[in-house]
Amino acid sequence: MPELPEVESIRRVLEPELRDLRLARVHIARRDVIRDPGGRRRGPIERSHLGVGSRLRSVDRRGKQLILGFENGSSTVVRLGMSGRMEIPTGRRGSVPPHRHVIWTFEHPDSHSRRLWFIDPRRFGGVHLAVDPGDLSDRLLGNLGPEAPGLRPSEISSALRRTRRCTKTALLDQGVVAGIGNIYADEALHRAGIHPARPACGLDRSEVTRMCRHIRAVMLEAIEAGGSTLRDHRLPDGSPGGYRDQHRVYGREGAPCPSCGVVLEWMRVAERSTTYCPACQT
DNA sequence: CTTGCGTCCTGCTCGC
DNA sequence: TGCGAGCAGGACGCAA
Repeated sequence: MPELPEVESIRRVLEPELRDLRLARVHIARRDVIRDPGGRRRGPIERSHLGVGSRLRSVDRRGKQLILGFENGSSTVVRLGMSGRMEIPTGRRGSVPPHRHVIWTFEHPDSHSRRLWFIDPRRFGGVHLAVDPGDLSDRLLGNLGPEAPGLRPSEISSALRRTRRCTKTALLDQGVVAGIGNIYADEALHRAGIHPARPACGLDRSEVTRMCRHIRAVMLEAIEAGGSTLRDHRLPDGSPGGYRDQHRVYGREGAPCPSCGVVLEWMRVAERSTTYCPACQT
């Protein structure tokens, strides 16, 4: 389940591998993974919208979205959803994985061409095409809140104050803060000592400050470790992320709290499985 | 407007 | 041992 740390880890591998290469072709094995609901354009996909013939100028990330920026002004936004991953296949052997929906082929000046695969068994993810920077910022990135790794209290305090939703639900809302998913919401709230079901509007200033500090810390540590591999997440070379070993609560219900030793409890918040410490989190 | 719930989808785990 | 039910959940559409 790629959240911001997983996407950022993937981005860091892709950027030096692919930047400045010319995109020779794109093969779309499954048409319906190209999603542009409400997009400016309908109908057939044009080569220029895919960046074909253009150089890849940037590999960026905003929240959980991976953004390939091409010289012609178009951008390809990849959302990994639940089970999506990006792979740069190495060499000629190795079997073709199932659910390989999109193949980008880049020309390499002095070696064989380099390919990039989008693989997504559950297809909660998808690929969005922005025709120009305005299209990208308005339609695809326009509703995202501030980035989680640099989150300041002033950036979310008003959003939290005006909602009665559970604090965890608010953190999962990408418009409130971009990049947090189920794993890191549980981890950050545990470290901050805040109960996931606390109404967001009931947090006081010091709690919001503390929560932001722990969100930043969890994000940076997880990025450093290459993200959390539970089952699906892999870096583009196939290696797993190592942050799972540092999870304090996620997936550990019934085990002792690493801070106080009390048995961690499980509950459902916003239809999401949630693990927390009934003693540390109030 | 805010909020919550159903839907999408496949693969893995668990219980009988 | 085999099989089916249940579960995992990010984003979005829709309804109250």
